[in-house]
Amino acid sequence: MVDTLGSSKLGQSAEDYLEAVLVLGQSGHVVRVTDLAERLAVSKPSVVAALASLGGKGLVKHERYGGVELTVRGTMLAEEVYRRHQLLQKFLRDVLGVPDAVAAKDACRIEHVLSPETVERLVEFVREHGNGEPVSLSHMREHLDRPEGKPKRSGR
Amino acid sequence: MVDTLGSSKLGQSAEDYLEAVLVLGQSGHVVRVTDLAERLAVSKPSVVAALASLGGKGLVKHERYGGVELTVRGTMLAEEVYRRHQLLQKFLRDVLGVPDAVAAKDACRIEHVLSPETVERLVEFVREHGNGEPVSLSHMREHLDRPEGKPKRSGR
DNA sequence: TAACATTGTTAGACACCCCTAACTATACTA
DNA sequence: TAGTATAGTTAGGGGTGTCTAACAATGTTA
Repeated sequence: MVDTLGSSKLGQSAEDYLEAVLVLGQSGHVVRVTDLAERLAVSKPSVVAALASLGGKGLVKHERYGGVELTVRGTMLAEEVYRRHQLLQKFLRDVLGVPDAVAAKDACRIEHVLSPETVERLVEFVREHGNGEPVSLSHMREHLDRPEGKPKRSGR
Repeated sequence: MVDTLGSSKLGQSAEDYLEAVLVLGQSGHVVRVTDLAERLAVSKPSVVAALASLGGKGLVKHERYGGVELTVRGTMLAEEVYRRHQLLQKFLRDVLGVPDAVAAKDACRIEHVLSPETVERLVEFVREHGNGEPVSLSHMREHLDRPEGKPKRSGR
């Protein structure tokens, strides 16, 4: 097995790193360890370690004290993750009507575990319902009455 | 903070164990390590370790070579997870039209990371759309034509 | 009750992912 | 160019969660 696109299972966080490199790279600037650390809210040593691992898998290039770049394979993988993320976020935001910040956060955490079937369904669903009203407005109004649904976790 | 219901963050798998104890216990039988190991597709030592951890958190009682029981707090937590799981699975299955087996698997993996806001939205969405046709039938039919969308990962 | 089968536990490893402290390299600036 | 500031790295840990191998307790049955 030569290990093409999706075969090497990347573990939760590896995909996050890949996606982050992709997104940061889109700004045109060189992607640095510090940028990644900040974006992922992680220490720089963690970034270095992750990059070493991804480098070993042929997904990123990272020269010492230099910039970070995605390889071709890394780019493909990253874009796949990124698309999934966008899809999910759009779904949560536009279809379910989840607040944007929450949608972003949840998308981050769900994007790695969706099976292809569910992704497909989601694609269609967004295509069809993505521009309508999120849920029903009558229900929305109910929520305006009570400040918080059930603030279990303190974390925002 | 005295650590009421949702405050102690339980880590991905802890919730799975809790939920499994709840479900297995509903059959009326004593819940054994072996049952849990089988249900969660995990080794028995893993179960024992997990139970020790959960025991330390006051969520389960497990006497050596004996049965496993949920404490009151454990039960509350487990039921919360279970409800979330059911909701998610119903959503995936009935609203999105994801095949049942996939819905179950994805629900398992997503249920731990949903924020309360998203859960609420999902509840409403299922309440409103849960009995209609999943996605649109026209699209469904497209899929019947091509056997697989894109079999990236070998897994289901 | 002795022997075997089943069930549960302990011990020891490994993978993943994260952290802090301390050090090194590079960049900036006076 | 010396000195400082910034960026990056290495070393050393910790927590979680999983596994296999080996051992211990319990249960079953002849």
